Amino acid sequence: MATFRLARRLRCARAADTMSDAQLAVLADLRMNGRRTISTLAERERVAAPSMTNTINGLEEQGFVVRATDEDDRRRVQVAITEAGAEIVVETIRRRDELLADMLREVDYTEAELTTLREASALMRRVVER
Amino acid sequence: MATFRLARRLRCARAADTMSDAQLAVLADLRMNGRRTISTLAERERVAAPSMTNTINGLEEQGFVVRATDEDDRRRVQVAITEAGAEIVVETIRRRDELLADMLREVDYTEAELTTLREASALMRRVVER
DNA sequence: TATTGTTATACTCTATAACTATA
DNA sequence: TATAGTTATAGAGTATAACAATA
Repeated sequence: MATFRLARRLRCARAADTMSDAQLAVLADLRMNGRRTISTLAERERVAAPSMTNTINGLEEQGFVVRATDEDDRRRVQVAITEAGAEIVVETIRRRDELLADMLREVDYTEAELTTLREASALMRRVVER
Repeated sequence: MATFRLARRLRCARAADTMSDAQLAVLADLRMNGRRTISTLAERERVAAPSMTNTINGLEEQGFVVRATDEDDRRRVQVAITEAGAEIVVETIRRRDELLADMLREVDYTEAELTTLREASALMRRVVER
């Protein structure tokens, strides 16, 4: 329950309010992992291929990704993040970190409790990265 | 990032696949906090009033909540969870707990690490309950 | 013939605006 | 006149089905 509520609160903070959650998730993936095809992105985000086409169209219109036909297999479209796209991701993460920090400050945790949270954060990253 | 990914993974697990996330969130609120008016629910879920009317319609059709006019102020509609609704929430939480437990088992944490996670879970509940 | 991506179309969830009924 | 809720309508995001290009 805490996870769902925290996600909901943090989701409000983003760098560009023209960008949807779906777009942001793809951009974050591309930033970490380089270029990907439409199908791969669709599979990773667990959406149908036409939905991903739609998401990429939106990102492309805003200049956050570029499409390039794969020359080895001309059916494929390689999607790559632009510098502007990477900046948007960094800025969004910065704002969410800031919001979370504000939320944590309100509770007035002890230093020991903050240490527990930091450790747990690292542990949870290991879980979700599988 | 870990929060968003975990929420996404856990969201898949639910007791009734006819139930949306919005419906489930309302049901969980009603189960913990008793009956509420449409406006109060809308405010708590941070959606507009017509959206909440829509969400409650869906829950009512499935028999998970009942509407009752407030006799003190006949403009108000009090929404209460039914027994079937409460059961759905419990079952969904059970399935999500199970999924999370499976995910945690895959990582093979030490007992000390699991203790850190348990403590952090309690701490995060304090943050999001504000 | 199978696969990759796109287009066409429909459904759900959300919002704003306008309405009804109560206060 | 203000408030609680609903209805009407429109805009995202998603899905399935059908199609074009390529393998």
